[in-house]
Amino acid sequence: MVSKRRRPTINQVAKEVGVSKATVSRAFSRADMLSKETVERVLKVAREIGYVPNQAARALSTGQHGNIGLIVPDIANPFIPPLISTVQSQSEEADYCVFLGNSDELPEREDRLAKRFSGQVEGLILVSSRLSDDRIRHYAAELPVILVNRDLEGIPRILIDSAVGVTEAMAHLASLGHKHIVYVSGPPKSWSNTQRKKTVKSQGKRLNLQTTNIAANPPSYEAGFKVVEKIVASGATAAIAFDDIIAQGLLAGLASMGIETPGQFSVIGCDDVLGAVTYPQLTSISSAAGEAGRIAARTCIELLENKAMSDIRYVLDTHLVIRDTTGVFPQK
Amino acid sequence: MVSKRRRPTINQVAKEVGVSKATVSRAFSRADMLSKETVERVLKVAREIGYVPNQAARALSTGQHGNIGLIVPDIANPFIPPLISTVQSQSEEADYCVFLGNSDELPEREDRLAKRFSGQVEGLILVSSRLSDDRIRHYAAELPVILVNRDLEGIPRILIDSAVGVTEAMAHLASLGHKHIVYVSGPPKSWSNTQRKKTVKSQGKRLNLQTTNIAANPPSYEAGFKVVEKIVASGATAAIAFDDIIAQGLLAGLASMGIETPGQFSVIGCDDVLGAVTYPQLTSISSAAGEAGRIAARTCIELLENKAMSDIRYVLDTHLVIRDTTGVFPQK
DNA sequence: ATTAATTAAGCAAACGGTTGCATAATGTCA
DNA sequence: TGACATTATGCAACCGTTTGCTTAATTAAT
Repeated sequence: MVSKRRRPTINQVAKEVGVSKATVSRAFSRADMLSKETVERVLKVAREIGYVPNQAARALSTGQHGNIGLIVPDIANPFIPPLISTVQSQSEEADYCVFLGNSDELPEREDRLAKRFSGQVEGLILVSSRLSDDRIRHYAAELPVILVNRDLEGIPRILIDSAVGVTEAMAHLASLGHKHIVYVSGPPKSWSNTQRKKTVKSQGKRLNLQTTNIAANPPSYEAGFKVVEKIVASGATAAIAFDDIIAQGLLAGLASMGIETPGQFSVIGCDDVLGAVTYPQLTSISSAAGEAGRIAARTCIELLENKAMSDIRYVLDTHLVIRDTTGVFPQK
Repeated sequence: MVSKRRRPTINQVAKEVGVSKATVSRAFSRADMLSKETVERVLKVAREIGYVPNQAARALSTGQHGNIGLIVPDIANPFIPPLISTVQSQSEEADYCVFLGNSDELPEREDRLAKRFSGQVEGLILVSSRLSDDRIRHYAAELPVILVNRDLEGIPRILIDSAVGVTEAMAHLASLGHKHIVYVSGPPKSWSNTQRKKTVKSQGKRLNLQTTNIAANPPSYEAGFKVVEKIVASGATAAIAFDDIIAQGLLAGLASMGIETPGQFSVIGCDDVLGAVTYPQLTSISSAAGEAGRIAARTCIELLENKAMSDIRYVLDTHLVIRDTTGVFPQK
């Protein structure tokens, strides 16, 4: 049986110290209003009897919960954990706790989570939100909402701009002699995907290369594996995948067809989350997800602190990290 | 500027419907006490004016917050996300929100998180806790605590038992002809690591194989890479790594020394988190982290619901998944 | 020495729900 | 038809803080 041992309350501390509960309260939140000695006495007793301010009561009274909500589409996607991690540590520094939600890419689920969270958090960070513009604005009217990889005017947003990285990747492939490049696309509604696809196309035009778009749906290792046949049939000699997981699928698929990487075919991933912990090391477009998380959390906290809300739009650059899965074509 | 638009309260709904706030309250939490029509009228008005019960007030009144806390040592470790994911979805089903904390393997940080969480959650799930026995018991006295991969008597715990998987791995290597096997160990304080190390040793003895223990510290890809030299120098022909990331480091290190896998050296990982999304596919010991999360969450919720607390100790088996990084030695 | 300003602490009313007890209305049974 | 359950609702205390307003005590200014 769990003993229903109640936590000590502010009243007990007050009685023990011989002051009013207002004084105890202030010893914790407005110490500057009290004399040094009083604060010390209160804190000492509080420590002794194990008093910890009741968050719920505080939240009820102040309307502040000291939490921030973070909703991501898929924790299992290696792009996400570094982001969670930095949001977490930034929040902790500012003494906020993080509510985590996983939407599994389902808009309804994301909506449910947002609804549930909105009552107990100061701010909401939505990563690659699949919510409609309307719903996002609905929540943004209630509390600060920060978007990562979703571009919605008027809502603070952090965008990881693949354009630079993809441009570098295309140039890299062109310099290696490739003439036909496939973009293996991911979630159709994703802002990142759209942007990468567009950039591949435009850069192909500029560099005078043929480009083809082939979808890996749903975006996964298996989908990457399966789609290889189609890619090879297209006559392309290199591929840029929506993310590193699909890229790994491509590598496996190519190997299963007896096609060597990078000898006969080059592969570039996106996000650079697997590249450095995998062998052979994947050439990939680095996404600075951690950085995005850091900025999202900081923006959120700043917004909470000075309540000023301006139209914020951070754009983070990406860069190509060349490793071992891209090579010269045709092979000499 | 954020408009300080207050959410509608129970009183507004009550006034609008023409009932007491007690009735509104019951319409949401104890609908069975009211007549069907009353409940309907209340809910209708509530929906219209956008009333949502205030969690903080509810928590203050009932002492129930509707949250459960989850503290993990390192989100970036691929073993963790599937676990988070299942905890999350199980909790959601029972209408709990998840507080996530990342301790970065630091006991002090874990303690801070636990302290902060304990006031706003019903239950706490600690994964691979680095906390002292005392601290854990301290929290367990305040609220239900569930341990994953930590074996502490009297506290409900879910253990992923590597013994079976490691035993299978040793047998597999023995059958391939290997005579000297290295265990590449991870965090020294980790229960899992200790267990794996012990099993390698005992199985080595049983199968009449030489075994050596070499530490990769801190456990990482780089550490795995670096340690290869020592491993090769030991004369071993196969290695079992503490986790898949170290295993990948080993693969890279071996390749850099011109040693072929699995031709000249075999590698087995643990946790099986990278094996299936990586090429070449890693032979690994599957850990069922998701399953552990599911059981942890369910146990926690059950504990909360019927308050009965018995000494629970779940043990989950692991199994070897043979893929492409283990082979016959000596090569024919 | 008197008045004004400053500082430290207390009083009591919120904050928005829940819930034990009381009450009124309806139904049941002998 | 009176006594007794049963059902649906209201009343009001309580949960543990915060905070605007007061008061008392001390210091500064004239």
